[in-house]
Amino acid sequence: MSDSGESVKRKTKRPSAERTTQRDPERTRAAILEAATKEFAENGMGGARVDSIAERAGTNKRMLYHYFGDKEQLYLRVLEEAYVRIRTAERALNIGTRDPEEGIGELALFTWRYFLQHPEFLSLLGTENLHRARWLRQSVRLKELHSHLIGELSQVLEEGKKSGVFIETADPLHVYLTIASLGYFYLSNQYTLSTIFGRDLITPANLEAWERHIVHVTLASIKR
Amino acid sequence: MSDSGESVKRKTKRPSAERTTQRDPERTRAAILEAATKEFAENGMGGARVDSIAERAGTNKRMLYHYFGDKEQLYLRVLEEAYVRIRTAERALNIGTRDPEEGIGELALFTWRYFLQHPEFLSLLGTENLHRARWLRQSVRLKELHSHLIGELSQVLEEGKKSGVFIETADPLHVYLTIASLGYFYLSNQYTLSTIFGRDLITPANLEAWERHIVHVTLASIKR
DNA sequence: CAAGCCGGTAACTAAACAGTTACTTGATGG
DNA sequence: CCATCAAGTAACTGTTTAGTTACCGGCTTG
Repeated sequence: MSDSGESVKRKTKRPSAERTTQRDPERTRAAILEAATKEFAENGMGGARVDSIAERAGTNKRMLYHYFGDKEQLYLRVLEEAYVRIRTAERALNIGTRDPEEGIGELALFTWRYFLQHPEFLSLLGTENLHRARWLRQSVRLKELHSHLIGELSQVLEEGKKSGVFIETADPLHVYLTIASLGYFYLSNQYTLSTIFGRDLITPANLEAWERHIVHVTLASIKR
Repeated sequence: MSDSGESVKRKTKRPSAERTTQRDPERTRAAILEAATKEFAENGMGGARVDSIAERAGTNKRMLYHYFGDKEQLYLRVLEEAYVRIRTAERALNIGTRDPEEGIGELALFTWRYFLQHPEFLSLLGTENLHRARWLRQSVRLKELHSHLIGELSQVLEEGKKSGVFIETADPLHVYLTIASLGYFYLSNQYTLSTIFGRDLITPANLEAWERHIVHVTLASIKR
């Protein structure tokens, strides 16, 4: 894929006039993916409209089918990309090498803030689970993406147990699920919750309170 | 609504042959509601098919539109009924009058087990939140249904604070959201979670472990 | 400068869908 | 035994939708 002096195409590569609203495959592809992410997040798999995606992307259905095959393949691509993005950002935390209590706290904060800034990711998860992971199961790319997270979590928990700050029964998967639960539910269910309890959960003050609550609960559940 | 000897209709009320697959409005209505609950839970609002609901109910579209108006009104009815059912069962716990620690533990257990036995309720919540509570917001019946829960929770938390078992900062809404988060996320996201972590979360052993975890986390977060 | 390829457009098609209408059946009451 | 009315059926309609096809135009290359 690297342009290693090959004669395939683009010798003169559009010398001046960097963008004259001309054709640009990469740009179109990326625009479709971004538009599809929004459309699927807002309307789910059943509710998303292919025409609407094409329009949001500033292109048309022909290109969408050209690049992605059909609606289902496009959806899977959107989902895979969303997972890759969060796991990549998470990896940069390097919680494995930190002080145990600080490491867990940082993971909780990161997860909460990522969820808060990427509501489309939560939506996509919800949609995919409504369909019992029908599309994610077919994905070959994602299996190994997640073992790294559990590995680092195990590492930091073990260290905490050795130094006596964490209880012996603390389990890496349970800790991650606890952190994710508290963030996911609050945000993804904010609309019904705000309605039934008559209290707007998304005000800055309430968000900050819940952030502190997540860190507090996570640490309280594993500290000796 | 009670049959107080009124002369409206059904004087002889079908004396023998209790059901000859004849007409029965109540039965048809209930069948449609039950079928709709399943269809909406499995496919969401956008994915649910009116024809499919009619077929599942053993009737046809004409009756569905006759009793419920249109698809949206039927959906709202399904959602309202689901909320009424969980809040009614919850009320029977009477946590307000119990020993504080036991009361909170019982609420956590009840919520977890109710979610486990009523996956369609979780699905409906997910669907409704995807649409930002568009239909629930229109409901007039549900506003007061939830103040009771928070009231009883406040009561039991206050008592726990007085007797010194709970910390002063424990907040009723936060406690409920913690319990609901841990149950909801584990179950509603079980499909993607099982896939990415390569571990079946729904085995009896894993379910029991998570049940114990929920009670542990909830109490650890508010105990002094 | 001619051939053809590739990014892109727009109109089309077959199927699926929500909602409607015209009709059937059977119980009741005069 | 006939008129009425409500429960229920089934075929129909207009619209929306995923996916396709016929075509355009400019760039690259021989």
